[in-house]
Amino acid sequence: MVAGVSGTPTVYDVAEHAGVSIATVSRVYRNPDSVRAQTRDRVMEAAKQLGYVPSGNARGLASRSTGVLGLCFPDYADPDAEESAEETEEARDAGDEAAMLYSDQIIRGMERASRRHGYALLIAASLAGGPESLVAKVAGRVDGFAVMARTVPTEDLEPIARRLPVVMLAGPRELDHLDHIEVANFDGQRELTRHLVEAHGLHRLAYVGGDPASPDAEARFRGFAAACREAGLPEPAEPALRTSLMTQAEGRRVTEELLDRSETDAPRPQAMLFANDQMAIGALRALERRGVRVPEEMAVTGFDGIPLGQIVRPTLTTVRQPMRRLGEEAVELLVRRLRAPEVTPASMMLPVRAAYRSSCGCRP
Amino acid sequence: MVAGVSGTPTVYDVAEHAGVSIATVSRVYRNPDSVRAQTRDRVMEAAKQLGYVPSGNARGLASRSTGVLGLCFPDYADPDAEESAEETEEARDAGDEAAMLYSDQIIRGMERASRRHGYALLIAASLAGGPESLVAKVAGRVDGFAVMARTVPTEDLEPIARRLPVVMLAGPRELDHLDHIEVANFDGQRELTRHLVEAHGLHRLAYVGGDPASPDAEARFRGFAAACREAGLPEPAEPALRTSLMTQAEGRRVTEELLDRSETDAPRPQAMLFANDQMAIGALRALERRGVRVPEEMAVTGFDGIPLGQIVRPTLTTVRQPMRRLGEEAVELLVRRLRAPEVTPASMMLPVRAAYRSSCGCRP
DNA sequence: TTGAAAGCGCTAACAC
DNA sequence: GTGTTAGCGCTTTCAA
Repeated sequence: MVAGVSGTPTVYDVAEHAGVSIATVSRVYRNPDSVRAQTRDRVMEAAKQLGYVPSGNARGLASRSTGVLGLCFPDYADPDAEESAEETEEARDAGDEAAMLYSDQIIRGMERASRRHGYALLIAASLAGGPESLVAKVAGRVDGFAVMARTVPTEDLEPIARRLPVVMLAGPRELDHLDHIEVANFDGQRELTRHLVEAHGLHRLAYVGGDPASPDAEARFRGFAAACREAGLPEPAEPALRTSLMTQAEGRRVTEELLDRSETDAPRPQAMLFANDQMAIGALRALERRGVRVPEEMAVTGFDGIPLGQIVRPTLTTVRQPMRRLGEEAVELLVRRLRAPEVTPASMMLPVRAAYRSSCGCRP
Repeated sequence: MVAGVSGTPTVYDVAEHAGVSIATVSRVYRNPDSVRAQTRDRVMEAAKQLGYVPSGNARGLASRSTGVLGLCFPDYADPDAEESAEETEEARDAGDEAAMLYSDQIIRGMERASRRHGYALLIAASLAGGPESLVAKVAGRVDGFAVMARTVPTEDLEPIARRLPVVMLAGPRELDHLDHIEVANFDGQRELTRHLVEAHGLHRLAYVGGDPASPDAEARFRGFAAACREAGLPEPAEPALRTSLMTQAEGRRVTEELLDRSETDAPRPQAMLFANDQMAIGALRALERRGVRVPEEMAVTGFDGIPLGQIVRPTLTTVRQPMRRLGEEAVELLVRRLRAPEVTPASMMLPVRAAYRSSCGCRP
């Protein structure tokens, strides 16, 4: 093959052009100091002239590593869905901010940490399976990757996790040889509940949970229940209400349901604690429409700390998940395991912190 | 090599296990229909048992394509910087929201569009050069990629752009064989300026620009100047003030400078138009501290539409850049060029829209 | 429909 | 310090 004639230049072209062997070209790129300066310059010059760019694939294949870490996250928006032309930009933004829930923050955290360790980041949102499933695609191109809970079927993950480092984020470990990182759902909800009781003197509390199959939502409820017990209040065995989707719409719906019920039945609760921010924000809207003042007549709290919580009025009291940190720690675990594949699987629990804002009465 | 004995299973292992040739295994993954159902099932079964995952590197090398698109974006935060333990979480968040300026939105846009076309997305923030520069790393692992303006030296980009599709985002084309997408900076600033004049009757306007080397900032200024001329106001040849970093701190600084100057000199302007939101938000803080009411005594506008603009009080009037769309269009251009490498370079200009909020007097 | 064999462009031993 | 030589794990003609 004559240098410069073919499509993209390779090490061979550069080597020929510079009058060295391909091994030397390779060295210049991998470990410049192992080559005499003069030789190195010749190679670099040739590479520049030819427009040579090393093939990541070839390097990866030969060296069995890619220099890339990965993330599989849930498909937060159907990319095929046509956006309704009727919603205003503002409204669309608000919705997006909410949807942006976790993923963006985690991506940012992982990107930063990856960069610090010299890795690039490959991201892909979950899609339905098949032999060419998402995970397989990601797994084949990275040195290790993180998976957000419930994005990938365990059976797809299992064979892959045997071959390269995988860390499970924000969920149960699923496979016992995985590293995994959780967030202190129990502690956070417990602290928030205690605050309502101790700082605001509330004692008729209604918890709105999610799908019983969601470990996060359940852990939060248990935190709530524990705080109730500790405060000498009746300890509920089940959330007062549940929604399965945990959306704003559902939050609004259950709130109206509760208000209707209270008019006839028992006294209305003094506070509603939601298993996530989205529902809580839906509730805020429902309460406003029904003329129930927040927080005077009803305190409202969420969980997650999504940006929208700071924009709504009243601003939402919540528990903030350290999502960026989750991403950063994920990378640290991956890097650690890459260096020492045999270390026993780690399990981290990241602390959370409550943000007391207007909807509980902490700010005007 | 005996199947199952070595580290990670390969096509050879699967083939042996299933009693077929490696070509057949390959076919099952690339084009299942070209293999008899019965054979296919045997292969799939073997693959599953062995925990076989195709190597993306090997596939890429053999097929000369990766199924991955890339993005190079500016390093929005130094990953090595220790976060000051003193700033509160709220403050840190606000800062982050601001910093999140473009990149996150573009990433989201690209991720969505990539997914729609069956690609994954590789992201990497810019880092200093060397033979192993960021671009080279990305370029070697993707089928095509987008570059945000001024993240990559033109000379690094040139050889790469000869070999694979590159689209330049939010900046001048730099290399004339690149596709590129810009945002209507001129139009947006012109519309916003006209609004201040026509809807609010303001006519003493001060424009705060950025680095003269920033094409965006300059185009915005020209839009401002054009609107002035069209309104019969004096047309400035230069911004009243400039900052080079365009940060909140700088916005605050120039605002105080202007207030100090006005006390002695000429009458104070009725409006300050900033070349970006960050500076405008800094200005809001400075004005508040100096007791200048916004918008009554001074209208303030930004440019970009960052989320923080909706959180600050008064909310910030601005021009919103369609960042997510930018990312989506970037992918469309890349995919198009991948399919037809010879089409002439495209140049898009995305429309923007002004968001009239409190800081110009449009909302209470 | 399936198999055999030749690379894809690089890295990594090992020689010199 | 530099060159030689095997592969890395797949895709892809070309035959059968």
